[in-house]
Amino acid sequence: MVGEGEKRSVFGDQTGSVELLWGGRERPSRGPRPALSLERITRTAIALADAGGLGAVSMQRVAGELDFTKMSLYRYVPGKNELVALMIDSAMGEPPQLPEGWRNGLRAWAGALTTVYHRHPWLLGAATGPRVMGPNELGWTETAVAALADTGLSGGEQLDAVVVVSGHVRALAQVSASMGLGSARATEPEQVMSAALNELLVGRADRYPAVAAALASTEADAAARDRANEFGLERILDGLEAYMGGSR
Amino acid sequence: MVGEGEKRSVFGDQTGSVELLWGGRERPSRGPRPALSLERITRTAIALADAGGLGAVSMQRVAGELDFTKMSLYRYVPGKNELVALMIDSAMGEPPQLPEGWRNGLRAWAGALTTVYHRHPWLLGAATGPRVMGPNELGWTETAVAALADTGLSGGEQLDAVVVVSGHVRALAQVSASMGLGSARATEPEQVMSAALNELLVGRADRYPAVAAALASTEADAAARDRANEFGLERILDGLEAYMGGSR
DNA sequence: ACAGAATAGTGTCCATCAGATACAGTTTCT
DNA sequence: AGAAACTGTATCTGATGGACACTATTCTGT
Repeated sequence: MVGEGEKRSVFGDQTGSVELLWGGRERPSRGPRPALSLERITRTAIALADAGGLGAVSMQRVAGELDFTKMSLYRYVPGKNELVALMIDSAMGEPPQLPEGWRNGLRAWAGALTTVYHRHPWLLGAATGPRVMGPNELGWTETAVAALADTGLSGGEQLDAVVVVSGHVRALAQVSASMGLGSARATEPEQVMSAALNELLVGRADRYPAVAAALASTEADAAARDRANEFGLERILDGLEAYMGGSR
Repeated sequence: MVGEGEKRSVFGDQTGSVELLWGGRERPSRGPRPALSLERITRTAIALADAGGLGAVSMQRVAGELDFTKMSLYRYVPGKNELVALMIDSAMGEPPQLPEGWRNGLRAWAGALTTVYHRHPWLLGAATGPRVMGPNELGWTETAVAALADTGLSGGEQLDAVVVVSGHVRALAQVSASMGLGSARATEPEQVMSAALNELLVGRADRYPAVAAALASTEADAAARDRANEFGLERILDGLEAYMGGSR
């Protein structure tokens, strides 16, 4: 199960996440010293996810990796949803330093985000459904919005622009992960997958002529595939720039 | 478990999906008549997911809803992953008819896709990880690419443009689902959630000044929030149009 | 110094999940 | 008529997330 069980009370569940992600968490004065730490647990869980996807992260396995029992983890984390929330925020890491200028800034921001998704592909599947943003995630948003602060965009437009760029990075990372276009991980399996898509199409070019034609023209143009990652982002930035009036 | 278990053999798993989604599936001549059908199973599973999210879909429950045993479903579907693949393609439905002109076309396409995501929010979480596209999903891609066929974009660029637009719709639907901005479903829970984000920010405006400022200016401008759904898409279309030369 | 309270980790238990396998009943082809 | 192929069922396994009771540890108030 991944997270959207029907027992989630829409907010009661999130309370734990909010406290864990944002709360002070001072150690109580009485009682034995904790032998574990939130950070160690989170790190271990991330390592498991990096190696085998989100499905490889279970309380048992995380605990086993740390030589503890499963239930001991629940002294640190109220439940698995909260652990995943911690994993997400920790895997995001600190937002990058951006260069001057909103356009260069957003470009660098998108690149850094792409790197994160490549390093932790499970993030693509984890960050789904209603969630509470953690400090790092909000920090990423902050740096991106800050890059747009002096562009004349309204506050809402700034937020929308960030949603557009991050959505694009995410979409591209998804395609990259499932079809192996331009991904450093594009080893055999993904290429087989892309081949399978082609295989689906060859007998059906009549039903999907536009896609077939587009794919065919892509195959011949290896250089274009290298630019694929940039194309969409540059169009988005163009659109934003035009909207600002092109002056900045 | 949702799908990224480490036992997935990268393609062996997908074979079943390919056959189910694309294969002919003629009924064998001998043996009892099947009392169920793929379509009925899929429909039931979608209804469960619509009502309670993907987590509410288990083989047990689907079977129970149909008054059959869990294992009987495996006569129709090789596994849960394949069922989810069927659900996705079925929930997508037939692609929409688009109006003339690539820009109007893509706008309508994005709107239709948004409607689908609103109707089946679980799609946002289901369509993650390496998957095989079904006929309907590929059909959606086909209509979008077809709308761009006469724009002068290369095949690769057409595909990239579609990825951009669909990624944006997806990103927006996600925000919409988790923050309730402009969503028809924006009832109490999501508003509470948005309020919670604000609440997080009020004490921390020093750490996230740009986001705080942007959010503050948004609150005052209810009209802007209604335009939020359009803003990003129009910027993307602007960017594409500029790249084409603005002539068409 | 000492008793009680709060805490940490453990062991046991439960419902649920996806799926394997063996089997009984049904239909059709030879 | 009989074998072959198929459908739905019953039973079982191993794993999951989590509840709960229990022991061991550590600090606080006396």
